[in-house]
Amino acid sequence: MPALLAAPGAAPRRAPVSSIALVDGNNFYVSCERVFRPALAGKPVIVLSNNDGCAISRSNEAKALGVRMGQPWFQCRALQARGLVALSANFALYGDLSDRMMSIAGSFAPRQEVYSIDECFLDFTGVPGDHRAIGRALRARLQQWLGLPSCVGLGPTKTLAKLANHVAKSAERKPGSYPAELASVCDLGQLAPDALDALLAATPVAEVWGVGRRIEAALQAQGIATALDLKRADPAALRARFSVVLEKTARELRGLRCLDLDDQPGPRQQILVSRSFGDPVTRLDDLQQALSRFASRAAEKLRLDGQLAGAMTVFLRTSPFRPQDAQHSASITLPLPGPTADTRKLADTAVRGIAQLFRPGHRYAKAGVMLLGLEAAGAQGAAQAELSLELPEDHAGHSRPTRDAGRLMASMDALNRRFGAGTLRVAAAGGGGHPLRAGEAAEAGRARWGMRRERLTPQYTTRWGDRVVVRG
DNA sequence: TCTGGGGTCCTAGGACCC
DNA sequence: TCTGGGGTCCTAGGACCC
Repeated sequence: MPALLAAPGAAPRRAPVSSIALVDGNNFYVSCERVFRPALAGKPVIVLSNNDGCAISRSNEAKALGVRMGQPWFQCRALQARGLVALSANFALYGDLSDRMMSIAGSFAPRQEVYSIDECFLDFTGVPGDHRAIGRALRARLQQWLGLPSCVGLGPTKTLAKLANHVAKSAERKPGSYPAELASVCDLGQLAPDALDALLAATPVAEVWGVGRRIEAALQAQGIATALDLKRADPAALRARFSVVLEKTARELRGLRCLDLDDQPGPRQQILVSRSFGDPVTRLDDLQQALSRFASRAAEKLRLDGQLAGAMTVFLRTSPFRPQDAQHSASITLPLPGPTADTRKLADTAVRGIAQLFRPGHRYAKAGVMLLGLEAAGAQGAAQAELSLELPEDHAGHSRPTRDAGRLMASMDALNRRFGAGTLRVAAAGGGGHPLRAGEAAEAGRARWGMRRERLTPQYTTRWGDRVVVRG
């Protein structure tokens, strides 16, 4: 590869063109676990998805052992003999560390878009100084203040910043993949044009943000194999053959800004709560308990956002990984009785919906609820929101619109925050009904439809009893 | 035995209207 | 003989992301 950095003095020094940064935590969930368990440093560690289903975060050492992203745990379990440590996902911990990370990163730039739990874009447009140096300082602070490793990619567009981050990570983890001076913090805006193209030519098109498996295959079939090929492809042809999304991606690779930084995200458009079951579920009453809980959780999120839902989709499916089982996958969308955030109405709708979908004789693996038609509770004034929380009919058959319903929901949220999710819940939401049978789930102390989480670490930063105690 | 969860955006196609 | 056309809205499904 040719010399990548423009020779000093080769061009008049001007304001750097690169002005967008992507900050990304390295192996984020594993790194969060290591903050509180330093003994895990240098060891192959993975974090498992809900249900201890598959690997969703891997330390570099685990990657070196051959654990793939998304690989089922039962397929890599044998690697424990070679030192692999697997932990159940602890999202309360990751969410809290994420908040701290975003707060620190946001202090480095006038505009920030929090893109995911471990990533944010920063807009350095108009910020004087060497943006790469700022990136290094930010990276050092995340390491020092939080103990979290990260990489920073810089470029004139979001797509190039993402690519720069990929380069920074690869160069750091796999020496030789890219020039060493691009490791950890990489600014594509400081490369000479031909050097940038050489780097793009060395990058498979699948690494470009927005190019997934399907599109990669289709691009390959047309001879577009590298990021450089995509950059040089005809935008109009890309739009015709694929979509406006890919056209924008190609233009962004050319340095043309098509994607804005979204530092003021609008309200959510949907709320999804779904789970795979620890064991296959065959009974309607189990499904109804589960769906009632999912709807309750969705209602909490809804209220947290200050929103009301207009409709609910309920779905369930058997396991596609068990072709020997009878397969059934179905969904139904039900209107809600007016925009509402009332747990009881949502739970009731979910329970009715699942009853319509349920077919005896199937081993259900997963189910969920989705809330749609979301609107701000304040859109028509607080009074409307209160009304939408009206109590169900009383014994005399009268509907009783009242402020009490709103207070009830608020109290429920407060109690569940304080004493743990599910402490207070509606009657159909599990716990009642038939007794648990003796069996795996019962022994594990969970409902038959409950999750497996056998390797959970403490909620060090969000639960008082789990805090770290330092002995003097 | 054992395969996650939560989002967004775009497009195609149908319903409906004038 | 000859059976419109364009716009909007909604939904389902597919692609992507982390």
